[in-house]
Amino acid sequence: MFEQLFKSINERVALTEEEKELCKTFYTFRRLRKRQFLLQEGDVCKYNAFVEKGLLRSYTVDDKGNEHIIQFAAEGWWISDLYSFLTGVTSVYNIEALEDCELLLLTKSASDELLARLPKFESYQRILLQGAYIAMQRRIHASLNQTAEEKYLNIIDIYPDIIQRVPQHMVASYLGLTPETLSRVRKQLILPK
Amino acid sequence: MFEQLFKSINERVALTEEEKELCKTFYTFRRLRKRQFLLQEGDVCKYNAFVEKGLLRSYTVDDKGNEHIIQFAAEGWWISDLYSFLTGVTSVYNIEALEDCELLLLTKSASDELLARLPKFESYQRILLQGAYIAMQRRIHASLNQTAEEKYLNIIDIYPDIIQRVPQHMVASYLGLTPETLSRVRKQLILPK
DNA sequence: CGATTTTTTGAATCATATCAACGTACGTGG
DNA sequence: CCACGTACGTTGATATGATTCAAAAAATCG
Repeated sequence: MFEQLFKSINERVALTEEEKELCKTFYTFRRLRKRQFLLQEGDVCKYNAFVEKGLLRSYTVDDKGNEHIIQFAAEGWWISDLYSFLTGVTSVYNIEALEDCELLLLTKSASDELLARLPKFESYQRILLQGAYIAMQRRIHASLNQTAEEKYLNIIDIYPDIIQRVPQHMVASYLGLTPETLSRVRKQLILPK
Repeated sequence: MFEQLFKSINERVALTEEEKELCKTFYTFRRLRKRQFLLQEGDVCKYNAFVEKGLLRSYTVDDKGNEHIIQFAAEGWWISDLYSFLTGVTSVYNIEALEDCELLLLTKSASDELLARLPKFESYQRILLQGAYIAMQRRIHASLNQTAEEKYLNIIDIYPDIIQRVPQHMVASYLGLTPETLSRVRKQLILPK
């Protein structure tokens, strides 16, 4: 039930058995069926969620009704609307299970207390955020400067697993392309040669 | 010489006078003249830099010779190539002073020691990174889903100060637009009505 | 000042979006 | 287990926003 989490933590900081036990007490376990929501637009994001099993997405819906996917999260990833979670302001994001999920949830108060009680958790979070920040910077660079084809090749390269598990139009949404454009890009990539 | 830094830290964690004194010992001061570089493509990013005064940009140059601005950093901001800084891998970024600058530099070893000696610095870094991550997420959302005009209106709103201090073509580069497009967008925004 | 850099303008072109239609796959209840 | 309805993916025709290339105007700097 905590395998993925301690794997994730262990890759970054070393916890004693005692610390692991302490750590466990702050989480609540939750199952989510495919299509269920962890967060809906207009609600406050109550949880920072760690994915033990399954796959989720966070997305917004614009005024024309189009969905824009911000993030996917599979096993070993965290997902939340960090801004809403930290400030208590209502969220503009939705977080939805794309597969049946097993999650470990941290409320804001649990998170604060864990940070206070376990300095290594603070390190863990900082290191996670560093990685997330670096990944984000790359994604921005890609989204600003790459063609549709380059973006697609790029995501295949970085998240080959995600593309396998997600409908194509969601990959398109994540890349900021229309489903039609992605379909044509793929066609071009297969035919030539 | 440390005003901006302690202002930045103080907004996030509370340091005692003692801790402040300890903190100071880890930084080195550096002046940079306009057009000088803190980091050049191909070098390893040796410093995480805090801006006490002045303005810098980080950018890449693509194969066609076009510059793509990743980040601006003015007073109170940090700038580096975090990936290169943390891993020691050579950087693909350039960091250049756009104005005469006064910087506080942290080497990797100084940073590691400061994190180890001063737990509050770890908190400070985590909180900074949270904010940076949230800002990045918004920027991605904007870059994927907004028109040229919306992007420009957006940046005026968020960083009004930066646009005043930076040539227009660099704003265009930051937004992922050509200088010509930004010029036309601005024209459209002034004339109508 | 003159020289360089920056911004603007125009015309042609290109990549991607949009709209609409069709085929296919999927899973859900009868 | 089949049939039906909904999701999803593909394809074509057209529209559009942004880029590219070229050159002139304006601003900035030494």
